[in-house]
Amino acid sequence: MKFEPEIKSAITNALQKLYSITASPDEIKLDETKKDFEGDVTFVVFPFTKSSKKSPEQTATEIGEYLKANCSIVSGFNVVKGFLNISISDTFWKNFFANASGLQELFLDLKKTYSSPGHLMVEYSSPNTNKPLHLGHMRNILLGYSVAEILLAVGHKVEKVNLVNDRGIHICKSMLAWKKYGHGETPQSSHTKGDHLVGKYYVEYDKRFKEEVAHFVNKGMTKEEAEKQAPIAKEIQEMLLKWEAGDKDTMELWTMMNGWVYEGFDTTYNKLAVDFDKVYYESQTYLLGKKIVESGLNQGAFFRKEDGSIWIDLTDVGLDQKVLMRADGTSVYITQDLGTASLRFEDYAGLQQLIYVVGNEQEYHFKVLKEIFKKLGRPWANGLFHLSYGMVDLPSGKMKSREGTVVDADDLIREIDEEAEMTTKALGKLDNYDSDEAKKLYHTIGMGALKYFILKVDPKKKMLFNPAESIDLNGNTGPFIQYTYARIRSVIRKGEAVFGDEVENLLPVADRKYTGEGHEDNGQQSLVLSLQPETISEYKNIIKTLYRYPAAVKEAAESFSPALVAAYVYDLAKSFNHFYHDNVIVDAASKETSLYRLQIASLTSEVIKECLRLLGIEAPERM
RNA sequence: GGUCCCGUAGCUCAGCUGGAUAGAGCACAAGUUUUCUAAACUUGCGGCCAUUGGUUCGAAUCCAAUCGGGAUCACCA
Repeated sequence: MKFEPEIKSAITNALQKLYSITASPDEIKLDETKKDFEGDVTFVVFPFTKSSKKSPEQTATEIGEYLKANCSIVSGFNVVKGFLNISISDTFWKNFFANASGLQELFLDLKKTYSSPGHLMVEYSSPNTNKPLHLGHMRNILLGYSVAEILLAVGHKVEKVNLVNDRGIHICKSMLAWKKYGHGETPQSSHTKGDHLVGKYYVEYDKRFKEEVAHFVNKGMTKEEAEKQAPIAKEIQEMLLKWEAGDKDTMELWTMMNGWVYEGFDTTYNKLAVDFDKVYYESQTYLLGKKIVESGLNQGAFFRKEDGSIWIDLTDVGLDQKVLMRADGTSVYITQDLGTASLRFEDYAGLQQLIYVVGNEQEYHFKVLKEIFKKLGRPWANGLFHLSYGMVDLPSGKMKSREGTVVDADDLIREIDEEAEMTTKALGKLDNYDSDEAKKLYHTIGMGALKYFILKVDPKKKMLFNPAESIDLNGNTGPFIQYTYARIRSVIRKGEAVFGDEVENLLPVADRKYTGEGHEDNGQQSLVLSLQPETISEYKNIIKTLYRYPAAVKEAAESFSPALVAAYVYDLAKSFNHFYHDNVIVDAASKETSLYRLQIASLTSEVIKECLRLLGIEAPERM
């Protein structure tokens, strides 16, 4: 299945035998041969020329000759300076392809990547219930979902969780504003999506607050003073205390308004086609957080200041002193995170890693969180991992929800769908689709564009989104890859029409159903072994690209980077398009050739489909 | 001020566990369809990899400094 281990061990032997150099196969580094040179893998001999006491060229040549003589999968080599370019035999590639097609469970199903898979939790989305989701959340949600799917694909046990920030001062703001100025408005009465309605009152609060502050400043107060004296700010503090005390009216208001928000969020999550195994609510974990703070205080890990607030001193690990609980006993952000993390490790015994998909602006917070648990001696403290991603910037700069410069998630989804619709209609390939089918397809394409656009960027890096330019549908985009898939499916349908059952028997892969549980085995056997072509030169590029698939997904899993899957599947689509351009598939010179090419097309389509699925993108049958 | 991240083509991004002539897409210019979907394919144009110094056989990649941009250091979340 893999040539690397064999080559590496052969090189190890060569070094030992030729130069008495002892190296372990792990120390041998192989690179993919650059496309300008002949060969498949390259071994750089420079590091070994000191010990070999020969020139780079001579060393490379001698090793190359050893490999050719002693390693059956090496068919040839060439030497450029200290670069030994090794050619892998056609037989290897033919066998690889035959096995990849016939033994999908070893290739398409990557669940056996690790001998002992992990048990991981991925937290993503994590919205506040005071405003609708925006572009920043979308990066979070798409990233979290995709990372979770990738980890699942390589065999880990994964819990996808959401953490709803449903309590705290910020939530009280929209509640207070609605109470004071809302006149009983509801999502039904104003035909507004619930999260948008609540968001409107969050903005309203901020507006009134600023007015009051400005009023006091005009009277000669400093800004800080005015912010403390503003009546509405005092009302907020009172409301939070009432909430924590379980005041009946406050709780009812809170329950009602949060209900509106959840309904709105669910609509958006459905449009994005993401899901969660479990939802945590901070209102249900902050009390546990307080308990942890109190017991930490008793343990002596924390200390109390004169005003009654509780702190931790992290100066010994290079951080600052951090407040863990306010003087009035109400919890702060980190208090509830303490409770939530603890609860999760209680809920899931054996959980090894808790991956927080949270923006890089909170790096400090998560360092503190981890240090606190270390100080408390929690055995799982090192399993906390902050998957820190970069902010989404607009051409005008940072998105600010209070300044109205956010790109709303629902608006964006609608606009992209419309864009996809316009383009699709302009191409006019879907005459026989009814309106429901067509609408579904527009959404599939729109989401393909949006998700790919966001996920192809390295998570760690900040990214720029220009709403005015919308999103491309050509080039390195989701629809490009979806199109490649649709075109392959079209060819396969033609192949089935021409060759009938023979194609169906040839294509066991295409009939496999992907489910969350794994692949169903339909028991069909591949016939491809009897169809091996004389030469595979015209197939080599696509076969080599297919070969990289398991490694690409594994690397994406290890670096938590869907961008690597995106880059891989783009490469694969390009390779296939090249192949498609140069080779007639169904009407080839011989039936055997057609069937072989159909098999290549089929395997490619399956890998594309699976990669897209890992990115949360659907692969349409036509477009 | 302390800590952290970033700086690659006009634009958006790859490449960064050191390796050959730094890659894609968009944009721009030219071409490809009697043949399986042209949302495709081919070709061209475009680069002191922020700057300077160091490490070495070799640096976009590692180290240091400088310049430029961003984040964070809240009894906000």
